[in-house]
Amino acid sequence: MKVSKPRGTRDFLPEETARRRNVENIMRQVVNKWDYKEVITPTFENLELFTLKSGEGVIGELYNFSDKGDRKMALRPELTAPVMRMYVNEMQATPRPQKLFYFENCFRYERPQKGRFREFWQFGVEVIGSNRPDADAEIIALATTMLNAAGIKGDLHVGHLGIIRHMLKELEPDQQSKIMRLVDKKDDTGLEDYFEEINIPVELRRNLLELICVTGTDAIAKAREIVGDIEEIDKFEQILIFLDAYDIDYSINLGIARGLDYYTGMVFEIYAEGLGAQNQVCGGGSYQLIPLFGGGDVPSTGFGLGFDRIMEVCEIMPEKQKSVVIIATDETRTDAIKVATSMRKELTVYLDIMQRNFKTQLSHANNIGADYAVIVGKKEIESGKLTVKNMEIGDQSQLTLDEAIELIKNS
RNA sequence: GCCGGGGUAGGGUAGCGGUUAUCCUGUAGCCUUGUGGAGGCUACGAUCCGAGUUCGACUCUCGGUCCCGGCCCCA
Repeated sequence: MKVSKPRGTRDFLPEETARRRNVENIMRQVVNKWDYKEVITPTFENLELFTLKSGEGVIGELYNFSDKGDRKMALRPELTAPVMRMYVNEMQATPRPQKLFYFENCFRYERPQKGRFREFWQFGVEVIGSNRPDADAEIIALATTMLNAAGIKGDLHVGHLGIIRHMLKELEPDQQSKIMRLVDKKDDTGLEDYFEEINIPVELRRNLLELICVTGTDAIAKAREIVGDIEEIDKFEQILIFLDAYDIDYSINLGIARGLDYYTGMVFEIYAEGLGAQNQVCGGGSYQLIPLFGGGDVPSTGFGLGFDRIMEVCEIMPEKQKSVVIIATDETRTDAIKVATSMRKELTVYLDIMQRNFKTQLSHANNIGADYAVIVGKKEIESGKLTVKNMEIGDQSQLTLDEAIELIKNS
């Protein structure tokens, strides 16, 4: 092979492309029904957008470059930051909330493995301008509905950072961040070591360790026991009540921390089986990024779906459309073009462009799995009736153009 | 960044220090340009790249690269 594709990228052949588009369309139908509006942002952005959000450390995992004007750029590694940037740049005066979605490719300079590529697709949703439980619940419900529509059985875990943040509010901000990161990693020994290091009170220490293990149906009650009656728990409970109304199964998991500072409250993750180490197909939560990009105090909530991982476990196959091949002879090629043009108003029509002989055209029609062959030969032109052959059964009949279209459409 | 397994025609494969490199499949054409699926014939087509060892390397060694799986990371 002379030129290979770049590491971590993929070619999608026609069959796989059709599968992907089909599932994409299924998910688009869902977001359309929920009245979310699609947006498109640039494939590359100023590098600063991503370092502001995720720190200088991300540069190691970005496709970044300097352009010819010596500006520092990066291919987008995700779309939340670009969408928030877009909001700050040109949507701040729009009615709230904004319910937006996107489906785009993203780029990360990482080691490829199962379910992880250097170019990958994210289907994401962001609600901008509401911090109500209603918004959080809608986001989770939408994510779940989209996955269900794609035939994915996911395991939904919901948590709330407000509760753990409330417990930590007396600590220094950087101490809070550090603890959140350790919780996110489920690094219990690291956590204990750190508690020791910064010497936090024994009671807080015990409560924290207890809280991050809270799961199950009585999680809310247990959390109240540990932290007391606080507004964050009320909010979380309200989200769960709404989720019940949406009839959604979930597990409560207060150990989800999503170790990044801009997450503010509800957080959730959805896992699917059959994906090996990279089994998370969806992650989201409420967050606050707009001030970071120079906008006002506008809360947001959203999620991203890992489309490639979804495709890996999705078994939905696109419906095959009836395919029609026009068979012509050398003297009727121009007539064949006219017939094809007429039929294409209603059907998908394949026309020979190899000047194959009659027999080989039919053979080729068979090869490409045609459902019908429409013969446009001298006899047909003279009689004004086409010969329509059912390639599966092998029978054929003489029909007018309109009759032929009807027959094939209704088959 | 780390660990392991791999790389032979478009796809799937066999093999071996010296072979015309195996087989299946595919594609194109032909077996009267008015009837496909079978069959026959012909053509196309490969040892990932580089260095080393050797009289001789697809085969052994080293480096690179890419693929697969795992760790780390995961916005």
